[in-house]
Amino acid sequence: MDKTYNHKEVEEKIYQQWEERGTFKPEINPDGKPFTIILPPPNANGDLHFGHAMFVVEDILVRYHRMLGDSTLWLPGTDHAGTETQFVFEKKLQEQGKSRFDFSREELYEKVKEYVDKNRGGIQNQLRKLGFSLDWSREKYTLDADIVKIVIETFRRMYDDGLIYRDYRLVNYCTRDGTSFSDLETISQEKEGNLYYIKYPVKEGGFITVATTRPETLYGDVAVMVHPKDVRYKHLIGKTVLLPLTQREIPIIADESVEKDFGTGAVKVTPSHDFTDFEVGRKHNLSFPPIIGWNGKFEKTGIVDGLYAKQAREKTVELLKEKGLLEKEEIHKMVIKVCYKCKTILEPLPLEQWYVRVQSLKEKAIEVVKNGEIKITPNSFVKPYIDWLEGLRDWNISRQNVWGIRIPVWYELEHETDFAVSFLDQKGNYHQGLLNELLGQGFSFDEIALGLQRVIARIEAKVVLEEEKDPKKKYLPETDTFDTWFSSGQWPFAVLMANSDCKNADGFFEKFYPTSVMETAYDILRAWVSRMVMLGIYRTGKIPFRQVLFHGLVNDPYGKKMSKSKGNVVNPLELIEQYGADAVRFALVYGNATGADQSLSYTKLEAARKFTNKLWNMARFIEMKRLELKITFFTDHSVGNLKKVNTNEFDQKWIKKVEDLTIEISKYIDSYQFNLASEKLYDFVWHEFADKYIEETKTNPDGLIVLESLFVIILKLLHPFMPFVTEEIYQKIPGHDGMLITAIWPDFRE
RNA sequence: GGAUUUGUAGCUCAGCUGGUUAGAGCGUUCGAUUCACAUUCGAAAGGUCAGAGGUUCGAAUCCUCUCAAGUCCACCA
Repeated sequence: MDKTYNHKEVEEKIYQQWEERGTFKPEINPDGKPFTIILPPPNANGDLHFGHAMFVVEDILVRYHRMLGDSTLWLPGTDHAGTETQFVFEKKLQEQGKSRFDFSREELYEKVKEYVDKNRGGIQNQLRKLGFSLDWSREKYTLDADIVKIVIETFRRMYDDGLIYRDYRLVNYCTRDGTSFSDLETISQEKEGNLYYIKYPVKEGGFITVATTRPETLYGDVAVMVHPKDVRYKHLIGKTVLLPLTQREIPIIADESVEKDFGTGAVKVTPSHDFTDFEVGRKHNLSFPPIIGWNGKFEKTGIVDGLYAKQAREKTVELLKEKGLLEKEEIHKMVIKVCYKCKTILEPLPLEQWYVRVQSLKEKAIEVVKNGEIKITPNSFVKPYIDWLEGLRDWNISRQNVWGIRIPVWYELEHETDFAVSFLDQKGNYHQGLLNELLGQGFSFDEIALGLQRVIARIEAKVVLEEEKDPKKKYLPETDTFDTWFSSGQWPFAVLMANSDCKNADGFFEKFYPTSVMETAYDILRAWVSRMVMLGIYRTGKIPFRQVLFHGLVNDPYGKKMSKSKGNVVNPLELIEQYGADAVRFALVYGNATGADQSLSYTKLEAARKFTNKLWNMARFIEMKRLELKITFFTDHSVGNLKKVNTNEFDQKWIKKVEDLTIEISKYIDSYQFNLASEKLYDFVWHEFADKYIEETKTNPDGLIVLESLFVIILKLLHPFMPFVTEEIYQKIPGHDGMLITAIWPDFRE
C-alpha cells in the first residue's frame, strides 16, 4: 500500500466496478424488502452545486439499507425546469440581439431543446463523482414520452373529476418574461413609494378624496368604495363620481373590505388591475375594463396609451396637478411583488388560465401528515406545511412558456371573435390581434396556425381534449404549458410507473411505491413536497412517501448564501478534486444537525481528508504486521466467526466496544442523525481504535488477529459515509470475497 | 404584521426525549516522535451554555418574557 491515500487513483476505478457489477440495482438483493428513494431531479442543463452534494444523505441511507439486505432502489432523473430554463435561454437569445418574439412556438421549443440536449448529461457525471449509488439504468427525464403521457393522463382524470377548470381572473404577470406565475413564484419586496391623495369630484357637488399608490390605473376605475359604517361618507353612498381626467361617471359603493383608518377611508376600485378590487368587482357585479396590455403598456385610456406604468404614473400625476385634483402626496412604505427570476414588478392582469381545485386534494395532504402516515424530519417543518396548505387557494397551472408540457386541450373554432392570437407570418413578421380581424386582413387560418405564438381563448370558447377532436372541424391549440411543479409533483409515481412499463418489470411499481424517504432541501417544502403529496394521493390513492427528510442549505464560509451575482459560488467538483469525494461527503454531514444550514468550512474539509488518510494508514499498519509477523489472521471476518473462536479478555473488551458502536451507529442512521453517527465514528476510529487499540497491539501482537476483523467491521460502518476509501481498503484485506458495497451490515445478534 | 429558527470555548459548530468534572474540528501553549500516518502522539489553557424569571431534588436541555441575528409567509389601496 502507498504511504498516503490517493483519492484520484481510487474513486473512478471503484465507481466503475460498482456500476459494472450492477450493485446499484435493487436486483442485487432480490429477496429483500423494498427501500426506495427517488432523487429530486436536478435541472437537466444545470451544474452540480451544494444543493446536489447534500444528497449525500440519500446515499448514506441507500448504502446502509443495501447492506442491511434490502432491495434498495435509488432512482435518478432530471427536470426540464420550464421557466428556469426558458429564462436562461432567453438571456442567450438576448445576447444575440433576439427575443422569443422572433420565433414561432415550434421553433422556439426546438431551439431550447437543442440547447438543453447539448448540456444534458453533465449533471449525471457530476453525481457519479460524489459516489452516489444511483440506479442509472432506470433514469428518467421529465420530458420523456412515457412521463409526459402519465402527466397528461393525470390532467385528463382531474379534468373528468371536475378538479380542473378555466377561469378569467387576475394573475401575477411578468411583462418581461411574458408569463403568469403562481403566488409561490413571486417575491415580496418592501419599497418606499408615494401615497397619492386624489380628489374625485362628486356629481352632486363637492369632492371625495381617495388615497392610492397607483394613480395611473384610475382610467380603469369603476367605482369609489367606502366602509358602510363610515360616518364621514355614509351620505355619499349611492351617489355618482366624475372620474378625474375622463369625466366618466362611476358610483360610490360600500364594502366592508375597506379599512377606515387607512388613507382617507375611501378607495378607488380598479377590478382589472388589483387583486382586492377584483374580488370587490365580482361581488358587486362591476365591469372589468383592462387598461394594461400583456406587454405592460397602457391601452384604451385615451390619455396615457403606449406608456409603461412608471411613465403613465408620472403623466397622470402631472395632469392631476394641473387640474388641482391632487390634494397631497406622502411617502409610503409598501410591499410590491416582483418576478422571482428577473425581479420585474409584477402586474396584476386579468387573464384566462387553467386552475386546479385544491380543496379536496389539500385536505387529504394535511390529514396524512397529521395522522403520522407521512413523517417530516425535522419536526419543525410540519407546521409550515400544514399552515401553507390550509391557506392554499386554487392553483394556477398555466404558464405562458413554450418550454414545457403543453396543456393538452384544444379550442373549437365556433366563434372567431373568441380568440386573440399572436403569430409570425411566412416572412417572419409578427402580428397580433383578434382572429377574425386577422383573417379579414387576408391571413389564412393555416398560416396563422403554422406561425402561432400564443392563443388566448375567451372563457366561453369550447374546450375539447385530444381524443374528442372532430376531423371535420377546426381547432386552435392551447398554447400554455404546465407549471413545472405540476409535472414534477407527479415525479415519484410517474418514474416508477414509467419503469413498470418495461419488460420484466411486473410488480415493479407495487413493490417500490410508496417510496420510503423523500429527501430534499427544505426550501421546496411548499412548491414541491406538498404538491407531490396532493398529486400522489390523487393519482395512486396512496401517499408518495412515508418519510420526508430535509437538509439545510450550504452557505459560503462567511455564512452568506452562495449566488452567482455575489460571485461567492464554490464548485463542489473542485473540492472533490482537492480533498476527495469521501472527505467532501464526510464534511457535509459531520457537525451539522439534520436540516440545519451550514457554512462551507475548509478546516472541516481538511480534517475529513486527514481522516481518510488516517484510515488508510491504519489499514497499512495492519497489512504490514500481517506480512511481517507471518501469523495466521482470520479468513472470515464475520461477527459469527468472531464469536465462535476463543478470545481472551483483551479481545473481548474490544469486541464489546465495536458491538456497542455498531448498535449506536445503526440507531443514529435509523433516526437520521447523521452528524452524530459521523462524529461518533470519527472519534472512535481515531481516538479509540487507532490511539489505544492499535497502540496496545504493538506490545501485544496476538491482539492483531481480532483487531483486523474488528477493523473490517468498522469499514462497514463507515462505508455509507466514505464509500471509496473503505471499499478500496476492504478489497485489499484478504479473507473475503465480493465488494464492501454489498457486504452485510454487522449484526451482533447472530 | 404573522410564523419560525438560531444565539454554547478565539473561530465554525455538535449536544437540548432534563441527571456525574459541558464536547469536536481549527486556532493557541508545552512536550515527545519521525517507529502505519505530506505527520502523528501525549498534555494544557480557554465557556456565568444571549439576558431575566419560573417548573424541578436537579436545566445548556422544559415553560414565560426580553434582547440580537437570520429565514419564510402576508391582497391595508
